[in-house]
Amino acid sequence: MTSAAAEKHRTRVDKFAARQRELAAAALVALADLGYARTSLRTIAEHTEFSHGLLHYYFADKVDLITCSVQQYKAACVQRYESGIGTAATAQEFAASCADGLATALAEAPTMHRLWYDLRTQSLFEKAFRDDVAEIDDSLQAMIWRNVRTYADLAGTRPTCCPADAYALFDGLFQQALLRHLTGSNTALDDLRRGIRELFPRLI
Amino acid sequence: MTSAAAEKHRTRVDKFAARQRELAAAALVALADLGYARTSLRTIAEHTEFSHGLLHYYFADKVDLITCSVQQYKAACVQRYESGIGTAATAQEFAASCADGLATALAEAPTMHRLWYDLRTQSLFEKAFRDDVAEIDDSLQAMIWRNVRTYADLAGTRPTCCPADAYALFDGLFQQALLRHLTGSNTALDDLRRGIRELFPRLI
DNA sequence: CCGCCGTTTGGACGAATGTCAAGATTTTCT
DNA sequence: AGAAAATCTTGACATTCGTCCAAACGGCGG
Repeated sequence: MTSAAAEKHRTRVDKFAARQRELAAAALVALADLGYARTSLRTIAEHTEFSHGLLHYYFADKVDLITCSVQQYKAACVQRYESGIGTAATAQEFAASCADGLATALAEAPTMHRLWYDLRTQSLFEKAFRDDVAEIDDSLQAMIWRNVRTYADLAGTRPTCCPADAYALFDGLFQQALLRHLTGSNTALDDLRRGIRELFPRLI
Repeated sequence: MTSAAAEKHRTRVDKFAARQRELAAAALVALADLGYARTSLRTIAEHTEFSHGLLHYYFADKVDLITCSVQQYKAACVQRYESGIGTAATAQEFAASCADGLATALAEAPTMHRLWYDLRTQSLFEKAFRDDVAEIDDSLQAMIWRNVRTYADLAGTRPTCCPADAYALFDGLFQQALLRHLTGSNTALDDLRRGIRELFPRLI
């Protein structure tokens, strides 16, 4: 194949992949809005400028579309969390910085986090989502563990729990805060910040 | 109204309520099996010895049926947790007893707990479930808080966290253990026990 | 300008859904 | 036993769902 032909082909698949991403993004918006149980392909299509038939041109079926959406969500998630926490001098400062980060994440996109918990639960019923969800969970756990280790380093000691438990505890606080935030509590964000700040010293 | 008539009427409503409970119980089995998103009225009816039309004789609509099921689930939940923990002499013993209790609860009915998390997430999308779910959440939080206080008493000190945070942390461990248990991990139960035992001392 | 090929539309399909009502059946009361 | 009330079945309804397909559109090379 000539390089020109290769380039041509690449731009074609790029365009195809770009539209796939565009449609997956629209699917995420719809899912975050309505939840998995109430989101149909036609509803997703209404969140785009295209008709519902197009979805089957870019995705094999509904599961494929949602799987791709979840993978895309994961990419955005990880990328956001990689752009980590600002430098902090003391352990307390670091804990407060993490607490602010999590609270801000919750405040900025509560429905997206609601969708995450929805999809994670759905993965317990639909095996098709299980692998992607597990991958996201692992990267979230790694993110939390990095923070716990950094906090312990700043405090001059070591964590007293395993990464899985640390993630479970943080996630418990986050999910409860999300529940309260979405049901109208206006202290949920502050409570989350305080809860996270107080959690760090419990783990070393 | 004569007392005979009153009795007659009572037996009638009792029978009505009894069948309602029977159908709600079948609905719970179906929901635990398939999850909210995949459970239809006809599927629920297949879990009973009756036809699908009967569901509309005992329940106004689908939301009413599921709401009643959730309320019934709550009643069973609370009753189970009220029959609490055996007496323990030391704080460590008590923590171990609680850890065993939670791990046993998870092991005995994992799909029911999966359903609980499904319904709790659905309540963030469907306002109709919100109140019942919040009630269950409150009673679970109260159950956890009783245990944390008992542990602190046995240790001769006081909890250093609020009830909401204690519940969130326990729930985080439990949910993560459920995820792993249902996806095939055979260390999930032991990990949960250890995680709970280690969590108690972190909270005082 | 034509024809090709990737893209997009819009409608059609069968299946499944929640809901309802009319009739059959069973229970209860007199 | 017979009437009345309850319980239950059955089939139908309008929608909505995922999926598929024939046709139309649009840009680009020949």
